[in-house]
Amino acid sequence: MPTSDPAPDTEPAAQMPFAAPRPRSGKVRGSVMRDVAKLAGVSHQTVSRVINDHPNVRAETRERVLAAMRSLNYRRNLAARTLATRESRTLGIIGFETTLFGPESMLYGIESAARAAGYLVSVATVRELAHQPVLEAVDRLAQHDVDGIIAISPKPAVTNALTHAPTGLPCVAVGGAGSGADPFPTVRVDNATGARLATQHLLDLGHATVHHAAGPPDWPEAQARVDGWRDTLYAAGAVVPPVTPGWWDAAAGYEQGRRLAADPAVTAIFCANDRIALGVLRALHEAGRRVPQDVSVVGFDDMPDSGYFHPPLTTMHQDFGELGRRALSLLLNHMSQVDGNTPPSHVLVVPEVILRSSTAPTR
Amino acid sequence: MPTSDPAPDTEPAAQMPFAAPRPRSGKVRGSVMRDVAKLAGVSHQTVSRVINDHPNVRAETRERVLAAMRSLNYRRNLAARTLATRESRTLGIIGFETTLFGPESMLYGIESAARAAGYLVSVATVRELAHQPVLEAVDRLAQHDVDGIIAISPKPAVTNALTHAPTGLPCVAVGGAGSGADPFPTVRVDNATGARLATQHLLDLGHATVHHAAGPPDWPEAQARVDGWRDTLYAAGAVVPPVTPGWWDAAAGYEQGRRLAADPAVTAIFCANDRIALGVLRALHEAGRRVPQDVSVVGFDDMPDSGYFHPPLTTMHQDFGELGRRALSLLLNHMSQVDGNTPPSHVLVVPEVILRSSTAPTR
DNA sequence: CAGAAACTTGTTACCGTTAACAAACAGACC
DNA sequence: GGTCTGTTTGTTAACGGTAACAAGTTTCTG
Repeated sequence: MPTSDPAPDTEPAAQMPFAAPRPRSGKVRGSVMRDVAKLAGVSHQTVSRVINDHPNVRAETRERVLAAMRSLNYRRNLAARTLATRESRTLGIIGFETTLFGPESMLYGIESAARAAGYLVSVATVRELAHQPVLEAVDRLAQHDVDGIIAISPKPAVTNALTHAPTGLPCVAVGGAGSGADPFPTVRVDNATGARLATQHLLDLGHATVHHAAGPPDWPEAQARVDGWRDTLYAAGAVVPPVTPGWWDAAAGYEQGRRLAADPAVTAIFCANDRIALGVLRALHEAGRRVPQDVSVVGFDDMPDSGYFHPPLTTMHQDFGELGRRALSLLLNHMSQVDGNTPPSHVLVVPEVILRSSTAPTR
Repeated sequence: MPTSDPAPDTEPAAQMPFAAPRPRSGKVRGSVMRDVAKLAGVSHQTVSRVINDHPNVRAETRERVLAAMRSLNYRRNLAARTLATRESRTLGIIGFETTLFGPESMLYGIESAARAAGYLVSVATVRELAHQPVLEAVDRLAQHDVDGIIAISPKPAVTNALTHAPTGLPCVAVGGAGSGADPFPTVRVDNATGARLATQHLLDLGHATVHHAAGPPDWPEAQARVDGWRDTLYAAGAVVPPVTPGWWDAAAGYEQGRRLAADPAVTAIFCANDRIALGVLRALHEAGRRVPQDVSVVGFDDMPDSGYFHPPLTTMHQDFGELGRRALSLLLNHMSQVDGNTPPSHVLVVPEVILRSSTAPTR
């Protein structure tokens, strides 16, 4: 539709020695702000104002600019914007390079919330949750001008590295377990309480004590679950069986399960996560111990398919997507506070028991 | 360490009306190229040359510049580089917003390979694998100047949208199933062959025919598995049982399993993935059908824990991480070809049978 | 040893956007 | 009517790099 006559190009016609505006390297170029401005008969700054919703633009002018933008299919160049504003509208996620269920679910929660807030997320995974690799990941993200960082399910080494990172980027940690006095905001699952609930559930069913199939001892989450379990047993005056170090997967659970299945005194097992529980169930079955008739088993995480284990698993539910979303909101909040000295918020989410068929009263 | 005397600042001392170099908004600024140049006593262009490994820099000069960079802890600003070169060294991943095992494993494969190649990856997930959401995702990635895009496990709607995206970004697709004549490179699993191998394995064990617990019919991967299964039965002259639509999780598998368990003629089931198999196993067990004595079950994917199912699952192995790596290498290759008209490469990976305990000969 | 070729280095323009300032124009008030 | 605010718009200068060209050095030739 014809709007108004485009203003004449006000640039000086002749340039320096070399004149022709030769194209730079490769790639098709879309239209830029200047093109829109020319078509709408305004200055590029006015176009910028329209894009950024500045209040002082006449309604009629705004319409004209918007029309021009549409007709040219204009898209603002974020690199230029980033350069000018030092704000990239990109967030960095530091994750652990493996296929653990929790971290991945969080990623999606974070991403969709970030999208809603107008941010893109970039991921930097580390092969090992140690100081040096994390510093490198932060560095990589910082070079790409991320506005903030979320560290997923970190061990202390990670939060340490984050605090000491040279870049002054806002960070939040989600998952893991912490002192409660971390220098930046955290969103955490109350693993100790979760473990307490699980253990108490088993005690309430009449079991004399509860054994534990633990996760990796150097993961705070695993350690907190051990602590909660042990505390509950102490409080109940029950015997505290020994714990052996494990890992997060079914293979490790199977190893632990074989050990436990061999001991006829074992009637209840609290597993550090559902995958471990799967391995434990397998070992119990192979040993001829029936679940839940002979042994009760509780997991942790409530993975999507744990209701279809053999038998369906009683477990502690965690909403990882929700954790991710809350972490993001904390980060955005943190970012908007212009380096105020407000103390970091700490969100703690308590998991809940999901009763299924892997637990039963003792006879 | 003292190197050489810094050259005098060659800039004109007096500027226009306002003089003082007032700082812009927020955030701490690191040193920039000019600072390094001044400290090393060279021009900023020379610093640029050093960073970009240009050959024509005197060794002594290079050393001086590198020392200056180190002492200032210099980090190049990628936004500025992107603006000047139109190359961001960032790749975009389009994924499906859910917790499917395959896609996530691919993400890690891609990310680590991308890191090695000097790229950062940004993810854009879509809630639904349809035309419009995918276009939006592409748009978001394009705005952030990604250099290329990998679409994970797409349905035809995705590849279609990708082909019609207005941006001329290089794309590759990984996963899914395609015509073999897609307009861009693909890395795919040979689902049909995998299904054939699985089905043949069951036929070879003496089963009269093989039933199928299918995935979602609008996913090409699921469809290809149906096709491979059906073809094998035809070729063997076996009866082809009906197929009902499903989904990728254990709940859907359970539904299908209940139907199949009720039919005494069913002695062998090929499941579209391991999670479905888990549900099927559950349903069979509840119906009192023993696996593998009464019914043999085969899965697809070889998820990390499927060896601990009840019983350990015979399944088709896929290396998702490897798929991701190969997709990345295809993308980089594609990007380096200056819009040549070379036909797109298509990689096809054949999954292999992993024998475990869920299959047995008929008696 | 002169001239050419190759190697180094510096200068200037430009990538596309936002920030800061200035100017033009309107309405309000005395 | 003139000054005084406030709104709207334009002009110029960054932001921090790379590209293109020019110019000054060497080093190689014959």
